[in-house]
Amino acid sequence: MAKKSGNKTEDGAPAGEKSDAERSKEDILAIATEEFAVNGLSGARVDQIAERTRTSKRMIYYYYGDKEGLYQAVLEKAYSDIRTLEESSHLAELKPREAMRRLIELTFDYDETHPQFISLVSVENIHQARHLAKLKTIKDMNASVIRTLADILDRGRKEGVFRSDLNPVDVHLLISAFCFFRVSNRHTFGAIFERDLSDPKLRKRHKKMIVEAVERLLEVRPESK
Amino acid sequence: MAKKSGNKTEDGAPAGEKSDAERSKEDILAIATEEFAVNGLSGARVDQIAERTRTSKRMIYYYYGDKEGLYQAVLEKAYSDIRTLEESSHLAELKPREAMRRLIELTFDYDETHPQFISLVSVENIHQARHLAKLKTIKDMNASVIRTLADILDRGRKEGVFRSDLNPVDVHLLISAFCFFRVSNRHTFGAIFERDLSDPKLRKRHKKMIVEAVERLLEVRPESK
Amino acid sequence: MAKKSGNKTEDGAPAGEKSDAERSKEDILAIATEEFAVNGLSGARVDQIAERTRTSKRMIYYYYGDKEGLYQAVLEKAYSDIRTLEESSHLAELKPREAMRRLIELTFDYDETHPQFISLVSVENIHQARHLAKLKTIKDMNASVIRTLADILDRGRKEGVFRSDLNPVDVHLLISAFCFFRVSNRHTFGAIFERDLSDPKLRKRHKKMIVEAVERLLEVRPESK
Amino acid sequence: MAKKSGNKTEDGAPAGEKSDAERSKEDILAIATEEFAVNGLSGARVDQIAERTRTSKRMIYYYYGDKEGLYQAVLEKAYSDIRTLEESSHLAELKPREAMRRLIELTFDYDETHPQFISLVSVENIHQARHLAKLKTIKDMNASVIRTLADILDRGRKEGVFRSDLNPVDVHLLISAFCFFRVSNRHTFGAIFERDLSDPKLRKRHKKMIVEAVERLLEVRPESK
DNA sequence: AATGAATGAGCTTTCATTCAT
DNA sequence: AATGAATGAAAGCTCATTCAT
Repeated sequence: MAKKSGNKTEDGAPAGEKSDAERSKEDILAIATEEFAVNGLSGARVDQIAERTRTSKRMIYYYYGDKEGLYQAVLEKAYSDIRTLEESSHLAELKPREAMRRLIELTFDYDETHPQFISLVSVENIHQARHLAKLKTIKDMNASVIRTLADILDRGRKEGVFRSDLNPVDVHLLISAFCFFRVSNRHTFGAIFERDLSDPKLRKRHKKMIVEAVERLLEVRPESK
Repeated sequence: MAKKSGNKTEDGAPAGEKSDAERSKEDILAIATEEFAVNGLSGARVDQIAERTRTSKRMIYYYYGDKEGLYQAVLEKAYSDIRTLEESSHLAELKPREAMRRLIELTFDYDETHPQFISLVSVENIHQARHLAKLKTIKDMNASVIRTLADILDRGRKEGVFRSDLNPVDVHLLISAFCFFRVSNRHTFGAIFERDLSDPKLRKRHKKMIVEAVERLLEVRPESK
Repeated sequence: MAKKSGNKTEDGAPAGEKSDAERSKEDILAIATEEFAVNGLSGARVDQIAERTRTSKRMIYYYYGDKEGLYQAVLEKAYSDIRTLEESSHLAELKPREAMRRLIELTFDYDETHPQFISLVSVENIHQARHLAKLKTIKDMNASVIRTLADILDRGRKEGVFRSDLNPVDVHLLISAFCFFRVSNRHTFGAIFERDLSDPKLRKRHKKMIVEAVERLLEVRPESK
Repeated sequence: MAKKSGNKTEDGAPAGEKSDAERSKEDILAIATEEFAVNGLSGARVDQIAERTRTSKRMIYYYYGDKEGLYQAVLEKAYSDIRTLEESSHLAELKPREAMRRLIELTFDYDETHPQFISLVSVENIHQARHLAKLKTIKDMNASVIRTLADILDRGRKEGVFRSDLNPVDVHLLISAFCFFRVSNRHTFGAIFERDLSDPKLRKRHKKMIVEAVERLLEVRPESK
């Protein structure tokens, strides 16, 4: 953390170092993410967020304008984080079937380890994606994953291992649905079926199942060509 | 204050007819369902619900105790409605593969036509199923669908058309996930992928895809037996 | 004040008796009038108004919606009060010159005794009459006084005692300006000219002056038809 | 960061030229005048003033201490400006009746062309001239105009064209009232009487009327001597 | 079994002002 | 002589809930 007077910004802050203000903003964002994920937009309390932060309530308004502005910032951050998922993995270097398996597993693991993101997306859906729609960055959110998936499907088709009549977005929907639902609905599902979806055994079994389901769905068959 | 026309409730309403009180309660519940589905638990306003109802705000408290009580009643009603789904359909009379296909389609159609139920379940998950857990009726909610599914799988296995190493609850999870997600996340998915999931063409294609995915997953293979 | 249970409203309140609610509303309005007159719209504090009232801050919002709604109600009340001025006086029965003198004196006295009304009008002018413009009742506010004045001028012209080339609204402007300004600007005028405009001697002299100024202005002269 | 172009203040600005500081102060004052005139004392926002200024909010506090200090400076400037009115015009060189007419017209035109000043005076009256009273310069504000008016009246009396029983301050009150009110109350008056007081035709007519009213009032009559 | 009026507690937000540099 | 970041205090307003009848 170094000495406080060391990170002067006016004479050009060294790359990688963050100003107090930046760290405060990030701090607020992190806490707010938790609160919005757990309580929803209306349920979250600015006071509560402020209290858990190292800055004051006033600073939240200073940085983010109002509660909705803060929520929007949280949303944007959450969505921008996930984009690193596919970008970082080198699926293009793998053979189609292997790449597909990896993509599914990556998605599965990401959702599994980011329940707050899942919750935020659910919250946003209840609000009919009104805030997400305002973000200018949405357009290119899809780009990455769909391009990756399309590339894998394409390569597989050329190699003759994947059928060609499936739309990449539809396949993405199938994969996402399962991985997302497992986390988003773990509470109601758990309560009704008395099943703890975070159980490692179940996790392993489910991961295997979704991989298998997609693999079989993609297989070339006489009837589907 | 004179008598209030002829529909007296105090002298015993004829069987089959509903008393004013009952109809008021149902009216409140219907409006509340909408409000909670659209605005979430904290976002819904008792005032707003009361205003749209033909009774007064006071009645809400009279019948349901408090806001949370009303929400719980809404939740219970929503979950009890869905149970009629499988009970009414005579899947036991169909052959396994046909029964399975029907079950998937029924689930798909139910979710598609009951977005409010989907939304309520999402809301409840954000609140970690805290209220659902309080309902005494949850236990037998699973019974129906899982018993049906287990029966189909069992018959299929005996006939040699279905593999035997898949758990009914897991299969249910796969089916539910896809059908639910399509509706629950239609807003964010729609915004990001610029795709209207309510488009009939898509609906048909997706229904076909989930049926196909499950059918293929259930197929007997040398490796999985 | 009678006993509290005596003024039941459900069985038809006796004419003239006011319900508690009505009295509360009036109470709030009276206090609010003072506060807005002294502090302006932004300067007035809802808390301060509530504190001086026998009801709570919450009731202000219950009755008037918001601060601006309260201000608007205050404005409407103030303007509706002044209309009783000319209506109650029987100027039509007096001879033109006498009626004119009476009208000026009535205006003079009203402004003199209603400094809060004067202040509110000033406040409203600073806000460019934005709120007054919203009142549906404005249109007929002018009717009364202008009709009265037009009638007096008309009768005077027919009798040959008043010139005919002066517009009633212009004459009203001249009279109003003097009477209003004496009160509205008494503080700055008083501070600059070290003169207490509320001094009875001055009041008498000023009243005489404005009457004389208008009388002379209305006289028929060769040059002015 | 380099040097900030050529307008160095530290090496002594040439006489007649204004320093950056002076220009900043004037800039702030000009913007503040507008804001206080339009929004009143409590309604005006320091942030808003700062934003429209080319300096920062901090400078406002640096130069004027606090919001009230700024308001006071605005007030002082506005009142000092008006004093140039009579001083610059050479009314002493005109004959009494002509001088009086000129004085009225000058007043009329000044108010007409300085609505911000009018508004500020109204604002100050709502606050009971509390701030004006603190200014040390008030005392001599009256001097100028009253001396001029007294001189005209005196000369007129000596020439036998003006009556002698009217107080200069009272006459000033009559003139000011009309000219001021036309501008200060143009919004409420306009709303109620559906009349646009800035209409050039009206302006001309009203100017003629106030001149005529004062002229007639000042005429020598048998009864008033 | 029913209701319009009332309300305490707490929410989001704003504002003039000051601190660290 | 100058500034961007920070803030305590208080403002306007909302909400679920209850009281008097």
